[in-house]
Amino acid sequence: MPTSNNPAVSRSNKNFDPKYAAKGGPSRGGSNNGSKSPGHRGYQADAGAPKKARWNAGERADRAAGRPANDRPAYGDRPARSNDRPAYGDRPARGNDRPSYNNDRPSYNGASRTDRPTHSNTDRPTYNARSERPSYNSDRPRTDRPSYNNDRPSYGDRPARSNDRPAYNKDRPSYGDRPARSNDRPAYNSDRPRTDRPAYNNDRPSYGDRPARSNDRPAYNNDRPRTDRPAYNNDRPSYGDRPARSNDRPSYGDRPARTERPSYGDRPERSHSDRPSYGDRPARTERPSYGDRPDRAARTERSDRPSYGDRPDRSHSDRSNRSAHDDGGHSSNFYPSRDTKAHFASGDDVVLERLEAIATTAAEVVGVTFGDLGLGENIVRELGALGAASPFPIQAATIPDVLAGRDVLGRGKTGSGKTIAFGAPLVEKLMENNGAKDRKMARKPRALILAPTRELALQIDRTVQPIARSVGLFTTQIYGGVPQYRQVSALQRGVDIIIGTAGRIEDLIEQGRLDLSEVVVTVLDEADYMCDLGFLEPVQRILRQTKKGGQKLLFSATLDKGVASLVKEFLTNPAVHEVAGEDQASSTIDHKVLVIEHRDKSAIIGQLVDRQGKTLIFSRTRAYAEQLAEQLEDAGVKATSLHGDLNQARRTRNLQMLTSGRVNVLVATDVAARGIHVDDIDLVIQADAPDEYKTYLHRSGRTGRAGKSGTVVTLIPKQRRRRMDELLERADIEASFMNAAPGDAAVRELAGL
DNA sequence: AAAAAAG
Repeated sequence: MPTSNNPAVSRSNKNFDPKYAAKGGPSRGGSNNGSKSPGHRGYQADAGAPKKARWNAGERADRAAGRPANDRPAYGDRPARSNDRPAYGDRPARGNDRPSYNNDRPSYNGASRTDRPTHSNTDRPTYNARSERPSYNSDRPRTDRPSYNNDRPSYGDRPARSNDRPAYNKDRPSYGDRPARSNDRPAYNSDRPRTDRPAYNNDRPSYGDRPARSNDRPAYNNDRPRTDRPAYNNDRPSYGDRPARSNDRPSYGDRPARTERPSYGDRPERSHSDRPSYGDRPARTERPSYGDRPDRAARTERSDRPSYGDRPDRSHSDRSNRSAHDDGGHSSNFYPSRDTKAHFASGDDVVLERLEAIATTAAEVVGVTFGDLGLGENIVRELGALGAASPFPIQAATIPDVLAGRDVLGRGKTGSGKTIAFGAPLVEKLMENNGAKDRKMARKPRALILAPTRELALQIDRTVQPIARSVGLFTTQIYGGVPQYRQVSALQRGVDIIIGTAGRIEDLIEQGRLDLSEVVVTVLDEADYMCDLGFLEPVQRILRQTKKGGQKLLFSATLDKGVASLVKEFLTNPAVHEVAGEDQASSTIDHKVLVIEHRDKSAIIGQLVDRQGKTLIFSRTRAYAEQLAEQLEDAGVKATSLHGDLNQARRTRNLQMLTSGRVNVLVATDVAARGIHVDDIDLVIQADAPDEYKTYLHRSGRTGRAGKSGTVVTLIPKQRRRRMDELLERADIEASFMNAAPGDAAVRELAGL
């Protein structure tokens, strides 16, 4: 095979092996493999088949032996296909595609495409030959898929599917089942569409479309099962992790709703409790310049500012108008914000350098509804379903401006409603510009949401996707660590909103598979982080790809002037919002610093985690995170790790292990510092002290959520004490320092929490 | 040092 093929093969193998091996390798062995991706499909039919056995020569041989009658029945379906094929008249198109396939499958091609009918009968021997295909399959995914993607466009129907699936995959546990589909799909589809999807549909309004798909798939399946899906399987193995997802989903309700929402209900409180720390930020980050800020009183003044003063009113008065209009339909004309715009324009005194912001308090938004803010009925309903009954301060502050088309800088702690603050109005705007009805295949994405980590991108999608679906728009995730074909095929089918990380997005752009030229709204979540060295340039390159004059929204819990360079190049007269922070005094987080001997570190950590609640441990390096997790496990503590040395499947799974409670301890690098939502983490241990106060704030923000109490313990050697003092001061956090050694009462007491 | 594309 060409070298290109080989690599491809190796990839696929990698995808499969690690996962399978890692997961159930020993216990389930081949069955796992089979069960996961190829397994489902072939698995049931083949039963004994280990992995892709079907395609494997071994299985083939078995089948060939027994099959004549047995397996083929399954294939018997194919005969049916032959019957169907007339219908496949459509395939010609495929045939077109396949040529490429053919390239891969010399023997297969000749027989299958033209002859297949006969194939089913006579050729199967060839099929046996296929048994050899195993390699074939492995090859294809890589070579063909690209072509597939190309083909899919033709799959007019699929577009929807692809769109859905991405989402499905992520969200839906059941998705895990699909792998099976690919194998079985012919039959499988018939079954599933009805059984599984209905459920899906139930969950997802927008999926109402799928039913059609299910119809289509049968045919579709016939063709693809062999070519494409195997590939799918390949990918999914990784999705094999999804099962974990499934875990998440249960949690699903949790994620968006639980983490954020609980907080939502609580929010006012949270904002108080959580913000204390964040509330401080503004001051912290900007302190120098913010020298002004300290005057929150000044903020009050700001609130008095003409422009701002108007807002609250707007929301009330204008909104009532809007809502009336909105009921009939959405149009940008409603936005009073335009009036607002004028006001803002006059209020250009907002100095970007200082990131002076309009502070919104919980009290200001009492009684305001999402509808008042200008969001449409469907979106409001979906938000309600998500648990966001009424807007939080950050949402009330930014939604009108986003709808008005302004560039926005928003400072709000993750979990404080930030995602909805940009996600909901973004969807609303896209809908205004181009209704769902006008959805066309292969349309270019019109919105982009960039996140610093894959986990965060996934989390954002979990919130934004349902909102988008509620109005018929589609989202897809574009991030690395997973096979790209599925992402590419989704793009080709056409999506409206892309949520992802910089690397893969740039990769796909370079490959010519992603075109951001129609992106009119771009969101940078954790924007300050995205401006860190190493992130800034990719982000700039990506932003330059988006439509000129497009709207830019920058959000972060620690938004500071670090984003100045982006603001200068890409934003025009941005509105800057933040939520008035409560004092630390109202924080529910207890900060402690243990001054220890370096050699005692692991022993002390071992004693600290010997407790009931969930503990998140931060380490500076991947290696130490891994080592510490292993060490704890050896000591009998259920622990796992999360860092960039793990493949995406493991990352996802390990995080879920903490979410689901299968482990109580997660040792992570700063990949988990931002945006990760796990309920009930009541202890955060910083095995290595952070270098930056913002890191401290983000790490500690993983606990003390929803008004619950939390403790942050930072371990430092005594020579670091001074630095730690300065960092805490910068973060405006008061912590208690104490010397500690293994077995100390203080340590036992902390564990007793 | 970590993260983000693979590898």
